[in-house]
Amino acid sequence: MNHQEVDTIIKALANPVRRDILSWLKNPALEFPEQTSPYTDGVCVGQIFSRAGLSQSTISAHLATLQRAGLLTSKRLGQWVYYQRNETVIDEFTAHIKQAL
Amino acid sequence: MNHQEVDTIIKALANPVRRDILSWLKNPALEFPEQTSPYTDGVCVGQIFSRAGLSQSTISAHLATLQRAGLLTSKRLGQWVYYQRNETVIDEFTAHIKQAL
DNA sequence: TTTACATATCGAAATATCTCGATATATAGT
DNA sequence: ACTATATATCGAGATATTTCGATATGTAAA
Repeated sequence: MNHQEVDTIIKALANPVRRDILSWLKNPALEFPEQTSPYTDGVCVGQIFSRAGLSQSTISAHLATLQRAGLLTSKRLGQWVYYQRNETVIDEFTAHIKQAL
Repeated sequence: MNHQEVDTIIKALANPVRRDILSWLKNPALEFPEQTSPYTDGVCVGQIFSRAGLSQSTISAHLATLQRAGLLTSKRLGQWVYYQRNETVIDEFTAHIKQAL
């Protein structure tokens, strides 16, 4: 985990909406009960959009930012794109920040 | 540590210059050998300014941001103002981020 | 192959952040 | 009091971020 990666991650986290999304995705079944499909690959954009109270394009951009930072992965299933947390990167980051800070 | 405090801290950390300063202050004697006064209360602004390669006003603003976030404390000694890390807040933050993220 | 739906991208407006030089303030020494 | 030095604050320009509506793209269904 180099400086550039850390910078991208911290900048991604420096926004309350993106932190909310990341937090919601810790408990998909609890936070997105309206999703009918299984949570195996995470939660689809529409569910997150509905919950966030911001425009679809804004949410899409936030998800892209989180994914570029490596904090989320995405998978298309049919017409839907599912996002889920990348626990490996998240754990690496928290470990790094604890010692670097 | 509430949401607003966390938000202020993360935004303070979302800047490489401020992260550098915070990191330098982990080892004052090593990172600021030119300071003649003791490191008991940290490092004075001029030393940090000299090291950073940015204007005096910019560094002063960055230090103020770090202090508002609670990550640094300051103490005036004569004409100089010394900044040092607030390890309590920093540790609280890393602990919080590890469980909240 | 149209049509409908889900998501991504684009362009633009509003706001925030970063940086600087100039200046104000605070302290020390003469 | 005056002068010098250290730090903080101000105002402004440059750049980045956030948000939106409009539109493009990708997939499925009729």
